[in-house]
Amino acid sequence: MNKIEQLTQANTAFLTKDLNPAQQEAVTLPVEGHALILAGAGSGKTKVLTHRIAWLILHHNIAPSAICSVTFTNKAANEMKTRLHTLMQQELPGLWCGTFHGINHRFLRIHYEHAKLSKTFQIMDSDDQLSLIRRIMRDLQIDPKINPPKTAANFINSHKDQGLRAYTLSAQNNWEALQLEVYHRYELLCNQSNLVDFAEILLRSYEALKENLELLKQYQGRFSHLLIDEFQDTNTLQYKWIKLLNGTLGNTFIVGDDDQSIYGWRGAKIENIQSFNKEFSKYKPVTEVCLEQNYRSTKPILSCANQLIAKNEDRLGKNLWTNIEGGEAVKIYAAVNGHNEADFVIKEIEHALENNMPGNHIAILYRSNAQSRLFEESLLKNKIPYTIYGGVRFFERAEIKDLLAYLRLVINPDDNAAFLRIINTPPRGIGNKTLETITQIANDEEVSYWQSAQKIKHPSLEKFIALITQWQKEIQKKEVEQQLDYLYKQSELISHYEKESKEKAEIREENIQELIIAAREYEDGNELISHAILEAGEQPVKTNHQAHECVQLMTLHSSKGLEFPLVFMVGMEDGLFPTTRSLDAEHKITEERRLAYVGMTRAREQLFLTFAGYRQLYGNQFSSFPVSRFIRDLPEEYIEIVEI
DNA sequence: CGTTAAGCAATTTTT
DNA sequence: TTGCTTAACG
Repeated sequence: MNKIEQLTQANTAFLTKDLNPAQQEAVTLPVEGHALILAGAGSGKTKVLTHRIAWLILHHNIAPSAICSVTFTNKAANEMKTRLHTLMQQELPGLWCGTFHGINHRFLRIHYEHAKLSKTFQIMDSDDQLSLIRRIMRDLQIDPKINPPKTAANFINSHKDQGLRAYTLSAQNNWEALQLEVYHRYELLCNQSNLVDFAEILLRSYEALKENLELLKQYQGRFSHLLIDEFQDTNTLQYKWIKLLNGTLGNTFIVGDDDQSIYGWRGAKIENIQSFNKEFSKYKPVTEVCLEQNYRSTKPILSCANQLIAKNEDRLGKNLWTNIEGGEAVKIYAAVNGHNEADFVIKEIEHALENNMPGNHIAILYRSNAQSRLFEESLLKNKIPYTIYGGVRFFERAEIKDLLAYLRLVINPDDNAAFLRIINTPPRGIGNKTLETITQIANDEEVSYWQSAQKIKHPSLEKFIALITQWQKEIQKKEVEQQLDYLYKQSELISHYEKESKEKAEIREENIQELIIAAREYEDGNELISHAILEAGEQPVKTNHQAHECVQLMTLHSSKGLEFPLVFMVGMEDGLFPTTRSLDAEHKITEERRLAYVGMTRAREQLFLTFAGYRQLYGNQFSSFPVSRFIRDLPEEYIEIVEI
């Protein structure tokens, strides 16, 4: 080793000094080659990712602009950025770090022509998508009871997630023929509207790369290093995109945990991580590193989690372990009924609070949101501060979407989704009949709803068109903030909201004002709209208390990535968890089991599993479920049955 | 066309 | 039970 090499070694030593051997191996893998980092729960995967990026830049002199780091959620992307910044104390010009959608959206804004989009294309969210599909199906006179629009949306999205366009598909039966017809019509409407849905963002990017060799070469040349977080959650299209961009020439560093794959139902393919080694080793060697040392949980908790997940077949294989000695057994409580279960949990929580455990160190995890109610009531009654995760996020609120739809329509009148949303909000005498005429003409002449509307003689409609046209002129010289303010007042949304109830109107008003203030940060309306849709905001919480230290209630799915000293997994019954719907197929139970594994590995110190002999589901129906198979699978020596 | 009552289904969630 | 969608009515 020469002196210069020694110098660079010293410079980067700080990157590896707090790492355990496996983490160190992962971070310092050779520049060339792919890597599969199998990162168990609580094994420090974000640390490995950020340190790997820093290592590439500092130790190997890789340009930041040659690195692309991809996550699934904005939260994860932001955390990555923050941690990178803290670690490196410098700007990283040209480094792309974001979500799959964020990165591909950025790509499309640059290369819209290659993607056959117009410069001002806009994104629509699943709500917009669904109303568009609903409209299409209504026009096609499809009975929504027999063929729900949700199913059609699913059909479209799941095919797009596999990279499959309508024209590439052929129907094998009547049902498929119908879904395909909707898919075709939907694609046409989106193109006329200059709109892309979430899956389309990825599909367009993928196709743009695939069909433009020059562009592909440019990006293959640029991103020599692609890092993917939560790889077990990638769907077919994302996997294709990774392979196309980086599978042959580049170096792909993937981090994930097949045992934490819980999103199969929305297209994630656990097979992607299972077959990564085989597929990617065709061009460059793949090194596998397994991070099994767990810094989170006690031995009894890990032993239970390990034994449970060992029931699954086709795992990549991994056993979490810890240095930490001791730890209490996992506690099982058999409640008489749902109320009794809630009482027990709340009593245990009170006990922990008395022993000075902060409320936010405690979590109640359940399979479905409806299960939160009993716990909420009991917490309220006992005056324990709590927060429940879930609900409508800021940019998904009706009033926000209404106002933004006005902005969208004024910027781009061909935006069919925006048109549908506000054509009669507030009510302006344009009902279903008129709408049918509009959509029929639009269908026949293959024009947007807006263009179609021009051709109809209808006083209310003419008035509406005149208004929008006038607003288009009015807002041109205004800043986004003023544009929104103007549209809000002109649209008479205020008086519309006031008709429902005073309290609701007040909340809506507050949200609108918040939106208008937030709009200051944006150059133009299009930027604001894209941001609003791609980053709809944090998951909202419902709380009974302003305090910081609230007991946390959430679904098992939303608990992924989090940790709590004290965890209650409730409703551990065959039929609730695993759900009835999963009992008919082994692969569904396997995913439920992974969900249980995720839940258990959230706990740091103490884990309670509870179930009830009977409970009231929905209204008055009493149901009784057997104890969950996931409890029966636990090792006797690490569990303790709680008697009261 | 807009309002209201009745009917009906009922995981998990991000972008 | 809740929340949403549709059919019937004014």
